[in-house]
Amino acid sequence: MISIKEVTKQTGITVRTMRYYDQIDLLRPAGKTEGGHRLYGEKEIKKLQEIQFLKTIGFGLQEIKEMLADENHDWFAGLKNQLDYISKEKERLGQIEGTLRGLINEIMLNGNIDLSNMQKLIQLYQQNMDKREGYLNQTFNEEESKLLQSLPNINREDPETLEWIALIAQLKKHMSKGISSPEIQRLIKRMYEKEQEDFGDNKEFIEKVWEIRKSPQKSESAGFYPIDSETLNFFEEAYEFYLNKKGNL
Amino acid sequence: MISIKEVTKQTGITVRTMRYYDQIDLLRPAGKTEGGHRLYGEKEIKKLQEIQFLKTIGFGLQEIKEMLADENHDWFAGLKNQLDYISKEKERLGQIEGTLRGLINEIMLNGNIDLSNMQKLIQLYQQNMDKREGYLNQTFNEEESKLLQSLPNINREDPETLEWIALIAQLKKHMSKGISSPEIQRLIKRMYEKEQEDFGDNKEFIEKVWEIRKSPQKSESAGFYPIDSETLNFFEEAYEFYLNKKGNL
DNA sequence: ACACAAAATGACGCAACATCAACTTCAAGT
DNA sequence: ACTTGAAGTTGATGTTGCGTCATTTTGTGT
Repeated sequence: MISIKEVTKQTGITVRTMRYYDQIDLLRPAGKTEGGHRLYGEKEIKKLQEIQFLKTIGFGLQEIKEMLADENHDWFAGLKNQLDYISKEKERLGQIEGTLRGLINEIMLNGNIDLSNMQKLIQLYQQNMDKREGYLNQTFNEEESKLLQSLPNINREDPETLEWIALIAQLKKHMSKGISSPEIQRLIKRMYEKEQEDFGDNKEFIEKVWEIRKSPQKSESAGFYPIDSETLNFFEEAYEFYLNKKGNL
Repeated sequence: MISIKEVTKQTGITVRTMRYYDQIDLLRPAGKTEGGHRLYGEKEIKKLQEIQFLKTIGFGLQEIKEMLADENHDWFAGLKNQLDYISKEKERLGQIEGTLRGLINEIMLNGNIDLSNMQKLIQLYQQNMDKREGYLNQTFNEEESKLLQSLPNINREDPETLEWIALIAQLKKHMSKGISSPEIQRLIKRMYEKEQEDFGDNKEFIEKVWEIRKSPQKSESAGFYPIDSETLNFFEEAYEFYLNKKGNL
């Protein structure tokens, strides 16, 4: 028989928790001293560890209490149930994660953001949840819809998208250096090459996409990252500059 | 001005919740009738939607209150923080999921599953987990982490870094196509060029960084984007291949 | 016998509401 | 003007798993 302090040393569980478990009748002490101090034995320690384990896999104390009390508990069903629950929770977090990444990406593209901007973004996001598909399917045919996936669009976390974001963000960062600066021209070159790789010679499609980007509203309902017009204009100028230079060689 | 019931109809939020938000000063009604009934306007509905959104991405009401009240709130940092938190939670759930699957498998294999069996299983599992933790904590010393801290601030905020991440992620995605595939070689080429641009002749630094990247744990504590050894090896091979081909031209 | 550690009980706090309970106010119909 | 029922109000209490006081007893070593 060991004291409550000993238990906490052996298991890492706090005194308060032990008393609480006693209180809710989850784990009673094996006995008490005359003065009323709790005393625990081997059996209780083991049970305590079981409780701890069942807690880590997400069960609540009430459930645990019932599970351990019931000799005929259906562990298989219980665990499957729990697995189900945990999986769903994980999936939910996954979606939240995606949304967060999307928002963070947007901020990276747009630079610093204040409250009112954020409010707009949030509302945009909410609307987009269901609106998006409708508009997209109208404007693009199926093949193009597939290609679209590789463009920066909300909620995607794949590497191709990430690189577009990175490129545009860099463009923005170096914008002050002017369209003819080597940094910008290198970036444009990379964007040009990536465009070729990702979309090949599908010129029409590319133009459609840029067409959409030019209109913030269309962008919005298509679920693209809205690129601000300043950056967009800068890009177009730099792009033309690049093509000209290339043509002259 | 609309009644509280109208609000619940439009937003799906319950009356109780509205009153609670009023109580905690998160969202006051725009006004009240003589009798004291709450009245809301457009502005409040919008704010309510923002609150709902921020809630879905996991923020607490107190945080939300502060975020919306503070004109100069750093949304970027806040969201990144939240993403971090959510990611960790997701990972935790992933581990629980794994444990649950393991237990379920064991039960399926062993058939009989009464309380005492389950208790043994549980204790077995717990011991394994303890061992794992001990093992992880050993592999680390203080000096190393200090070295890592002193390296330049490489994190995800910087567009240049973001592109490295994008490139490596793409590399990983196309890994199955082999080091000599055109996709991979194009990526390697871009990486080579970017390396030249970003670091020029500062070879030492690059090597230090790659050295750290080779250890997943070091990477993690340095705040680097962790690259698994498989990808790393693949990169090295593909890089050599690229340099060879280039040398031959 | 006295000091000091360890233990006890009890109460409040947290987060985000749900759920009564007991009244009051609003809008509509007679 | 009066009634009625729906809708609104405040207030209290419960939920989960303890942490954190505050206050009082018990256990132990000298």
